[in-house]
Amino acid sequence: MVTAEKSTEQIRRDTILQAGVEVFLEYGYVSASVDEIVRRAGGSKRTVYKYFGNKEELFAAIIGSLATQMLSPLGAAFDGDSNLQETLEKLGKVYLDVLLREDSLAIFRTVVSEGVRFPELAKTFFLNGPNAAVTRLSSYLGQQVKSGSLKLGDTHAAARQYFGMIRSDLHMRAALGLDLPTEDEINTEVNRAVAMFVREYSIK
Amino acid sequence: MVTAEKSTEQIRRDTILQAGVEVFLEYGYVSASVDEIVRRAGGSKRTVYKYFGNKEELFAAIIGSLATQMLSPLGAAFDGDSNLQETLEKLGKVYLDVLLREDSLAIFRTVVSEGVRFPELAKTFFLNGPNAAVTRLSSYLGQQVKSGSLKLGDTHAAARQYFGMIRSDLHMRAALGLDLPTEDEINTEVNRAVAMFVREYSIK
DNA sequence: ATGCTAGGGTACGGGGCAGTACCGCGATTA
DNA sequence: TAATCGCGGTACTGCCCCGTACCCTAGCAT
Repeated sequence: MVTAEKSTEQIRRDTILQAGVEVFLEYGYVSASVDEIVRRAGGSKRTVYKYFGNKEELFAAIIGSLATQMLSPLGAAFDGDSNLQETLEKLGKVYLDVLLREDSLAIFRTVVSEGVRFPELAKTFFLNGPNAAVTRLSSYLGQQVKSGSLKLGDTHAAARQYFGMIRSDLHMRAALGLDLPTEDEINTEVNRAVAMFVREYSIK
Repeated sequence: MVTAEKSTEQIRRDTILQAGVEVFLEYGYVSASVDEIVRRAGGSKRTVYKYFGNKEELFAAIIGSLATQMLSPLGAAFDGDSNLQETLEKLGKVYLDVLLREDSLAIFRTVVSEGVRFPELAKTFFLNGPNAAVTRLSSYLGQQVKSGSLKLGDTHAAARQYFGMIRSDLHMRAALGLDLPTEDEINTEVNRAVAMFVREYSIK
């Protein structure tokens, strides 16, 4: 029978992945134990090792899927009937909301600390995560340039610069576990960045 | 005898600290072993535990001292006889040079991954490290405002914004172990940030 | 109903590490 | 020179964890 219905094997695999997400993000790669994952997922270690081979592969499978789904809410910012300023504002707020969520921070912490040991994984995370936002904005800026409402040479560099301003030190503070900005602080930060960006690049 | 000369105890303590720096930054807190530190420092575990009590305290002592000395080269940027633009450029380059050094990245990775477990340590790192640069620039900007060459309300926010632009995604990429920017890329990034900052806030 | 296979539960082997105990040597002091 | 103290070297204890092996049950096919 060929249907879209998940096989029991797929279900078991997903259950393990979900438990793995929890445990790896809570403890980090080194301190996470496969036994704990099994405890939360149910089943036995045998099954885990059947599906994923070893701890490293399980970890890689988890981070790969997480990075992709993390920044998926960003598409909403490009709704078509907003002007440049509104789009940038919306984009900045959504970006910060996503990046400052506790699970995003946990992914970031884990990938940063294990990036040297798992280079392929760090690359996947960056490309599907933070850099996906840059690519998206860059292409939007390209449209604006063509339509004559923006004047700038390197759209990719401008996009990186924009997100740099947006992150400010908010992301670093949050990643270090120091504090999370309030809604007001986020708005202030975004407005400040948008104002600067628009004044610099828009055609008056 | 009371002199500035280091006692043998002080020397042993420093040797252990130095070896601890190497090992903790190379392996991260969890994977670092006290045995390895002893191997590199010479001496015995007994001595380590006499001076530092346990692994956590040794780690804390190391990170605390590292953060402070990390950004000490920043003072050179404020040499007095440079104008705003030159000062910002110099500051940005020195800041990136420091932040992108392999040992700075190693500290960052370690503190990010252990910040939740050691909140006090993360705070120390941030205040003596990245935030010290912000404070320094903020006070410089305050002078410029008073002397009438700058127009901006919140110098601290502006300083955070400036360093956000400077870091762009260069620091994140490097922290993830992806790539280090070339000298040219750094210059381009800094020049772009300075141009934008000056255009926004300086009095024409 | 009976045989079989996949997977849950658990125990185990090999290895590593934090922190402690012990022995012996070398230096310091009287 | 003799006694003492402190430190280096090392072994040891208790603990944890990865990956594998083994038993046993439950569901499926014949």
